[in-house]
Amino acid sequence: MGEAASTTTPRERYRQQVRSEIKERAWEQITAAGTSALSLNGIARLMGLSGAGLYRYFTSRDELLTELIHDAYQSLVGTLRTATAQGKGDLSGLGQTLRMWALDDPQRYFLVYGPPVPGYRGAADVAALAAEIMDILTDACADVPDVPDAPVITPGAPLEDGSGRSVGRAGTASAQRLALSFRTRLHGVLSLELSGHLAGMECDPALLYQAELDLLAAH
Amino acid sequence: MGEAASTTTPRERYRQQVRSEIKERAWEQITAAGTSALSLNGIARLMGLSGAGLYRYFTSRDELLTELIHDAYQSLVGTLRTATAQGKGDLSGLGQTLRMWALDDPQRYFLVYGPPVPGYRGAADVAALAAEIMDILTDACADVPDVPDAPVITPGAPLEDGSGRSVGRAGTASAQRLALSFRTRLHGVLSLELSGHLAGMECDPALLYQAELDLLAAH
DNA sequence: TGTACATCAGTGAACGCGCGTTCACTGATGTAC
DNA sequence: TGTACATCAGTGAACGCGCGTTCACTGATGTAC
Repeated sequence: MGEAASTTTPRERYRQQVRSEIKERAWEQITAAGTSALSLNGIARLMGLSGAGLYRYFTSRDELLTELIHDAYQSLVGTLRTATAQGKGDLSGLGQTLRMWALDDPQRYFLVYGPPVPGYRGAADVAALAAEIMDILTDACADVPDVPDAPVITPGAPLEDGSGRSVGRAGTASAQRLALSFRTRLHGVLSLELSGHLAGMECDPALLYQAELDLLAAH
Repeated sequence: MGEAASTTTPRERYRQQVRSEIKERAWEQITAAGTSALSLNGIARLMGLSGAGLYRYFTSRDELLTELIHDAYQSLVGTLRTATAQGKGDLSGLGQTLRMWALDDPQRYFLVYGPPVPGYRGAADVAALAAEIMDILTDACADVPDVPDAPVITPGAPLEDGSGRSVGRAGTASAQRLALSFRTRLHGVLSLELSGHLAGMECDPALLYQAELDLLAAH
């Protein structure tokens, strides 16, 4: 049993350590100059390795990028889950949490909600995480009265996440509708702010965001 | 007078012709694979020229890109102005016009409202065009009653566009406030749709967009 | 109308760069007896 | 405890590619007398 219990041999531990340092450097590159600046050779240089050495850890640049995107999604899901667990699971709390998370690393936000990364096609993996985010939001909208709205949402089949848990299609149609507006409206303010498109104007992005959020939270 | 009247010598006309073909090819590249795919050598290849030949027409890749961004802004301004002139200058009409324009060339939309292009710093030129767009929207919001809102907008100095016309800071505070929501909310739906982030969900982007637009148009 | 000259579009070769990726290898770390 | 072997991290050189950009040039188009 001693063997099965500690699956992590020293070598395996080292391996994971290097893998995560590679990812850290990768994030530095992305944060500094966007996704297109992600370069295996550049990372190797930063780490004092030869470029070829990285191929022990990632089979290709695409694999690394895919994993980064996956991590970005998981970070957001985790952050929203934590906020919910801390009693900030209402729309107002989630809205503020989302903004903090986005400002913390704008490029990471765009990796999740920005224009598609050229060449990258999302795994089913990521679709489940995206659906999970919507579920969290929909839960926060649970107390909205269920008045059948305009037919914006049409029912569809639920997804399954990695552990076989059913995901997506939670809550009433009205709750889903509100969650959707939550996402699009806040994304509108946030993405324009992060892109610098509100900078030229005489408006305070934080106040604008809060105003939109208040309106949503009032049902 | 015969000389001053026709400024366009045949050579000059040819020159403009080639310049605009270069831009056309550039748009093809951007449409197909995003801004990062823009390549002078690639354009030359498409046109059957040598790469060096393009330097007769643009001094650098950056100059070409700058001009494309400028053109994108001008296209949007022109489209909105035309809609206004055709009696579709209300919020509902402008909203639909905006969506058509965006769907017509998503990459062009992202050049205007997307994440900043790496390496590119916007000219003052473009700031004036951006302000002009806001003016058009604010005009469409002129009939909203002027109830001083939350202090989202703080007054600032107006800009000047190329011809010295004053631009920006039109309309009442309430009108500006509404125009701002128009921009952020519709951008929220539109950019998520264009990025494919609504594709996995069971919602119709067109209906969602229309629903948000209707809400705005109702003041 | 013809000749001499200037302008300018476009070429082809080259420079230096950085990229992703492969491959044969060295040397250290771990494992089995 | 020591020896023989397997595993695996990392190296260095190389491949082929495409990029932006420069430069000396050829040849056609336009201009001036």
